Amino acid sequence: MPRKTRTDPRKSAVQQRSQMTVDAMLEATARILLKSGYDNASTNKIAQEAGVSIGSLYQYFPGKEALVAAVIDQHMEEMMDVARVALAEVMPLPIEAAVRKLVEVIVAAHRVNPTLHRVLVEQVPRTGRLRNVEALDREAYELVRAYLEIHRDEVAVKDLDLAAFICQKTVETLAHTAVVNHSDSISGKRRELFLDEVTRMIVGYLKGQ
Amino acid sequence: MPRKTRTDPRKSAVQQRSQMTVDAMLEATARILLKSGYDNASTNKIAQEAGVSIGSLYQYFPGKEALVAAVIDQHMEEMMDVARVALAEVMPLPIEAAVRKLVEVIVAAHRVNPTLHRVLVEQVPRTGRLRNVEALDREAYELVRAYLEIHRDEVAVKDLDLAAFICQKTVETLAHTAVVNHSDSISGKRRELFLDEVTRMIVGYLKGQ
Amino acid sequence: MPRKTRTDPRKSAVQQRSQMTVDAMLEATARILLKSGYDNASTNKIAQEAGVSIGSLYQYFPGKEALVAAVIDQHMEEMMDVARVALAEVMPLPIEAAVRKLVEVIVAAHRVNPTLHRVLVEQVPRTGRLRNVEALDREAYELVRAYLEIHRDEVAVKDLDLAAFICQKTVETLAHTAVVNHSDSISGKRRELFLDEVTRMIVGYLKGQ
Amino acid sequence: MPRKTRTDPRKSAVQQRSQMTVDAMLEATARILLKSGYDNASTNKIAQEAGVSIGSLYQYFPGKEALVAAVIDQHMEEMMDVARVALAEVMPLPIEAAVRKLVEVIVAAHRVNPTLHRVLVEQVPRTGRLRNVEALDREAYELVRAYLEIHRDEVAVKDLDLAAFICQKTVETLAHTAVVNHSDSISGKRRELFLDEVTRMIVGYLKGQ
DNA sequence: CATGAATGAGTGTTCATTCAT
DNA sequence: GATGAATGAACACTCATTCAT
Repeated sequence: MPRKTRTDPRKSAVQQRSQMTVDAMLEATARILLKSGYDNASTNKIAQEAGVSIGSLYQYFPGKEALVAAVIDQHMEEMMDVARVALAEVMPLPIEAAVRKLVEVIVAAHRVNPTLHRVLVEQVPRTGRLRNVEALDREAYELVRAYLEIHRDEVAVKDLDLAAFICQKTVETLAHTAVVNHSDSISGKRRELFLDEVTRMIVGYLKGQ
Repeated sequence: MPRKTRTDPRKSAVQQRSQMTVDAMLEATARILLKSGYDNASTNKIAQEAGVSIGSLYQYFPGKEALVAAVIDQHMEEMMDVARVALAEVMPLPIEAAVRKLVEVIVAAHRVNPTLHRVLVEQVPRTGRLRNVEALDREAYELVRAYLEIHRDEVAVKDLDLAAFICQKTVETLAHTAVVNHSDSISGKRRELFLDEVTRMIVGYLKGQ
Repeated sequence: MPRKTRTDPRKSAVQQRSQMTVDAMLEATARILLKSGYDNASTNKIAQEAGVSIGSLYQYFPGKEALVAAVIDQHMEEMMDVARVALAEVMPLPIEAAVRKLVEVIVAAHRVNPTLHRVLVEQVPRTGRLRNVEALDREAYELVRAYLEIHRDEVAVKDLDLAAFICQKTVETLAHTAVVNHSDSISGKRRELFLDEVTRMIVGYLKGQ
Repeated sequence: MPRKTRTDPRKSAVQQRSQMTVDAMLEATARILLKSGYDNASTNKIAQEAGVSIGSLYQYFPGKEALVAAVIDQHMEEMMDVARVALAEVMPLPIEAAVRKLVEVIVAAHRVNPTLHRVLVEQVPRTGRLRNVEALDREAYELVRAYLEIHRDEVAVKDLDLAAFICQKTVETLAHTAVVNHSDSISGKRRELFLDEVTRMIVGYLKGQ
């Protein structure tokens, strides 16, 4: 069993100088993560990359996990910023429009920083605080579930939990893999096709032919 | 000069012993992986768990990566063993039957050793030799692609590459997440429902309503 | 040019504030010493405990050693304050009375702050400035030596140096250990017994039966 | 509060090579302790002094405390080796002879390695396993207590616990301080004088003039 | 071949101390 | 003066890997 390590930031940087330092460290963490992967990322490397002494790093973060956790939180926040507005707008829309919009938005959210997203998802062990990579999934699931509840009469599926799970997971994965591993094949007109197809599949599923 | 006696049995005995050692080490690796996660797994721990000296371990494997890679290969092989026959049978079947069969088989394959599968997918960094976790995906994709080629006339989709990607990725993810994270919710009759729904979605997609 | 006004009060106010700061730091040092021991006591902890910035701390003390040395000096001073008067009174007294008084006084001095005394004696390395823990012993030795010189005719011992050493060290140790490690066993009537016995032993020694 | 650290040796060195390594490390620890004191002794320094890699050190000892604890144990054992025989012989002897013998033996035990003894007593914080520096005291106390019990009729003291405490602590301290801090003043004929005086004091005390 | 003692580069982490604000 | 962010030397400790036995 992996031992529990502190992952909460140690002190919140209120002063200007501090904030810059913290930012530098988070950017450095992301950069190192991309360059060397999670395993080879060390606090010393990160500090050096940030142009900051190792002592300073430990004044703000208790270790590697905490840094990565902060990067994850920040990244998730950025993805959510892209999606949040659209998600609210979607609620009243009929299925076709709603699904289309959602698919678009989820793909867009994955475009924020695909390489970082990839490293985060592929390399960071889902343990302790690092579980937060999955927070997005849970939020999205709840949202889809809520939508289905509202539009219960328009859908042919009985088990809303199951349907929400299937829809959320499917769209999320397809968006992720498409953006992260096949970014070339969903650029230009192929992009439209991809969106069309995914939308069609989900809509077809929900409406029952 | 010693007379030429049959020595093959002896050699074979040695080989047999080696094989046992190797197996012990692979099992130990899997066990440690489950117990401590990838990061905290060390060659010394593995050797001890296997009841083998660290020196012996290095006689068979050049390091941790190699051990984990071997475990991955073995695990993938086991999953494939479950699926292989079914996959051959599926080729001539019409869409409905084929998809249903495939979904069943992929779920079954994920049931082989879900906890190990989970650790392998979630904790092992996809780098170098460790990329092999994705080998299954690639194989499955090729298979789906081949099926669609054969049944081109029965499907409504134009871009077979895209369709194969969507189908494979969707089924794989749903099977994985269902087995690994929601094993309770796909047991008993809910299992049938899950299979039905996924099948319906894919079939609907492929046939175009 | 500004006219010459009385500024002493102001300066004195400043000095007063400084003195409070210094006191706060010394008290904090003692508190941390008790709480965490010498090794785990750090200047940062002490500054925080004192409610003072680390920068300020270094304005008054060059480091941990200096702080602890100051605490030692202060503590020794307090112990001496308890003993000093009695020690002067003792000089003209005959052996029985003198020894009895001295034993009482030394025990009393150890009661000033036994826990701090214990930490100081047990945990602070006797090196450099920190040697001062032994200052008390030296002072006490000189005193005993002087007493014996004066009362040379009443004592049966020849080697006054040796006798002074034996008496001082014995009483000091017994008082220390009794107060610090067996405080319970020298409370109430047992206290009287302890004082009696020690006195009897020393007196018997000095008078030679 | 000082945190608890492991102090038990990690594996007992049975093989010859190992035993040499362990010995080298213990000797190095003692040497470093003498040279730099407890605080400045670091595992790295010790390893280097022992001509051993830091990794080897940690294969046998979990840290500095454990090393020092082992040195203490060893040193105590050596002191006990000097004393043990004499201690047994002493039991049946009458007071004068017994006390004289004991004082001699305790002084002799302190002569085993006075400088190491000094560092151990003065510098090593009495915490956790390191408390063992006091083990000797406890053993000695029990012994004296037992002797007094047996010779109850010959002694004038009532409270045997108290008497045992006073005798043990007094002799121990005088022996320690004499050997460690005044080794010059108890060499040659002054040595005899010292033994005589201490013996006389204790005997006088026990017999009540 | 097996063994496990030995290695040491590398990582995590602390803390006395400085110095710009 | 006071502050506390920043520093970095030093220390604790692990673990992949080698090699004499």
